[in-house]
Amino acid sequence: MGRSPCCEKVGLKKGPWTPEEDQKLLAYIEEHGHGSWRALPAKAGLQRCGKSCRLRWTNYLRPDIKRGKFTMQEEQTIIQLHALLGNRWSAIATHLPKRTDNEIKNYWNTHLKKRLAKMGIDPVTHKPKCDALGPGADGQSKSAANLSHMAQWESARLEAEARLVRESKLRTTTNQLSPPPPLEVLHALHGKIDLESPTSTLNYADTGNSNCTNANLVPFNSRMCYDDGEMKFFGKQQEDLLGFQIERNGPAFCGGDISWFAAGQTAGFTGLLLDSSEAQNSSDCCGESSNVQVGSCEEDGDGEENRNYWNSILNLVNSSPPL
DNA sequence: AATCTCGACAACCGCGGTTCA
DNA sequence: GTGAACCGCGGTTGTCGAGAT
Repeated sequence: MGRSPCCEKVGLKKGPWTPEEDQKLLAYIEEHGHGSWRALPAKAGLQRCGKSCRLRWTNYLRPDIKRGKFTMQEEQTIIQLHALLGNRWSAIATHLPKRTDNEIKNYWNTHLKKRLAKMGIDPVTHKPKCDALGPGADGQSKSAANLSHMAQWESARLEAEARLVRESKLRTTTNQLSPPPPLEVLHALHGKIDLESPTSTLNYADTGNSNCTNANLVPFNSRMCYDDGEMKFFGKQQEDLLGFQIERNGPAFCGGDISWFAAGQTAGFTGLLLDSSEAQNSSDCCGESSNVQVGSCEEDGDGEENRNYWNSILNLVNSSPPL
């Protein structure tokens, strides 16, 4: 089935918007709302296609947009969420009030990605590039796989949350019922939803640890499992190693290995990014050696910093996006 | 002063998902 | 159930200004 073009291209203006065009678009939307974007340009007297108008509105003219330099807090949020979600800019944008996905994407591509690369950190995996080298890389690549696993799981969870919120809002408008908070909704639905990870055979634990202990990540015996707002680790060894529990108010979670986590492999990158002196240390330690222990780049098992880092990510993810 | 290079950001393009007749 | 229209998203390109040569 062929798709028709979004608009008739002939005679339509392209390129940068003029102040007059902005004014027309603003005035029209303020008075009538945008309605159908396709029909808007003609009604507003603009020689633009609807798509162009929508983009201009959502990325620039909308009154609830904050412009200007990103704060350190915002940078930190972006980096952390990107580590978790990848290039899902719209999902990231839901956690940065008043910032558009386009703006975040541009900022990532022009600033943060380069800064990571400069420090020897792969901006895709958020891991030191030296991970790919040498005999020590094996365990770290497994760790990367588990980070990816976690990220995918969290990603799926975020999508489910967003969907449930949307559905709840829909029900609210039709039934005049207050929607439950998204995480509570998820709790309520645990028994119904199979939230199996998209890439593994790990099962979502709805009643506790039992499923987690049956998980089948052969090379690793350390498991983490969220349940009733608490992250639990399976294996005394790992608990001893970590020496803390992650604070969390969220749905039960089970899956993923944590040895990478305990090693501090990803922890502290944000701090490095935000502190150039630390960045130097990082690139040094990831330079020539092929047997780098990534944990040594940071704080050699400083559980406190790991905890803070991951708590901040999990808190970000758990906070309800401003839908 | 002219030209070149690069960074920053706005805007466009094409694809996929959703909605609706 | 089907296909067209619509919308949102992510990747890419275009434009502009600042600094370097």
